[in-house]
Amino acid sequence: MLQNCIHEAFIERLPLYLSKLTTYKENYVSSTRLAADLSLGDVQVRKDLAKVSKAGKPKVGFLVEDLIRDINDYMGFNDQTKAVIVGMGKIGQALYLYPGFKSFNIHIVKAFDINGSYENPNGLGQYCQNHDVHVGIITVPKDHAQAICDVLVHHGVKAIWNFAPVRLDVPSHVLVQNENLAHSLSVLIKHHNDRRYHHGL
Amino acid sequence: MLQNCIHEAFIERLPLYLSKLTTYKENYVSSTRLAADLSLGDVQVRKDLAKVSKAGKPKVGFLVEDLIRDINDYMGFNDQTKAVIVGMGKIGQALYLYPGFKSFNIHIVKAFDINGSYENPNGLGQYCQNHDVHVGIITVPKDHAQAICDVLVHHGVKAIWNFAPVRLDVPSHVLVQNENLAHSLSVLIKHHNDRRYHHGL
DNA sequence: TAGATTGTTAATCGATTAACAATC
DNA sequence: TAGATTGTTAATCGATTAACAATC
Repeated sequence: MLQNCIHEAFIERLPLYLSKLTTYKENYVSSTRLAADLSLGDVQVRKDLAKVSKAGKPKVGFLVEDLIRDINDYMGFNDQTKAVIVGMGKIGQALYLYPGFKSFNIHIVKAFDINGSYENPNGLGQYCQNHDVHVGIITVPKDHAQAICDVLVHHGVKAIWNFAPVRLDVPSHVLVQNENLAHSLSVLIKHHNDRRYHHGL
Repeated sequence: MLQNCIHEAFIERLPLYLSKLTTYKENYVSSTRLAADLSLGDVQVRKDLAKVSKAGKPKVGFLVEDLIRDINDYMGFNDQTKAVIVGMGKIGQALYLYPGFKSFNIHIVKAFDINGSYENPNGLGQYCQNHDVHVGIITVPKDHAQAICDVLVHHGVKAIWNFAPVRLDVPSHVLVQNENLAHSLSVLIKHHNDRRYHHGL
């Protein structure tokens, strides 16, 4: 659920393409192949690729390295993105240690928490300002989320990835992506329940 | 990205309504109010509620407790859902300890890992079968994900929440919800990049 | 009653899919 | 050439929004 932003479905498939493309050893890949590997429609894949890259070659497909380069260009992953994370509970630690961000050139430059060996949150705003950090990850308990958010926004952060189960109040120039893991799982379970009923169990 | 399933957008808003509704102290709430609190359109909220609940009262709104009950009914959250989790790294631990599942009547009944004080994965299949567990959460390293998935599927698991960055191969009666945190953040950053460009920074 | 809120019908919008022509 | 794959146009589908009538 992304606040303050228009939802464009195809953008969410680009990281998917990117991840899959890096696994190919061949020089060329057809849209049919890529589609099958991702359980998507081949026309959809072709349309998506047409939006961000040059034409493929009939009978051959697309040059893998060109696609990777063009998707990275389009998404803006050539420039490194710096992010800070606040709240080093289990989720915070998991994200901080997660190696998967690297492939999108995302770097979590500093971790803040009142406990442990992390940076003290008192220095959060100053740090973001001094280091031109525009992305913040909020993994604090929900009662502290708005306060942390305010600090981030006040010191130049423009995009917030929020794991706290609260709706953050932000000015319209700030993007908030709410990540609610319980909601995600509950939706999966709903679909699962529907099938059980359907198949008469 | 949910495999083997039709995507119905409004279902993803129901947990959102549910979470918000439980925070109201008043007996009644208007769709306008609920919409505003969630940054949604009021007509959209009314349409969604009409699909799962009885009519509201003009000038008054909807009875909060009825809405909560009806959404829970519709989603199937009255019956407890049992789940197992496999792979107790940081993400696994975070999910295992996360209190937010309780409100959807989701219970992670057992945690498996080769290390630590968790259940040995050798017993995973047997456990699922004996305890009628139909939901599995995969948080193992990506090289082990398919093997774990196979065990789950072979022993009756019908819905899999997959945090490993691989596409799992499953029969068509099994639902797979792929959760790729790096992809989520990368999409947020793309939108953020678009705005920077737009505003000329 | 007047007014706030509801539910519904029609219009719009966007995304996906189907059909097909173009190309190497 | 024949055939695989491409790109595009038109049709379909579904979701959202706008307009408005109904209700307490």
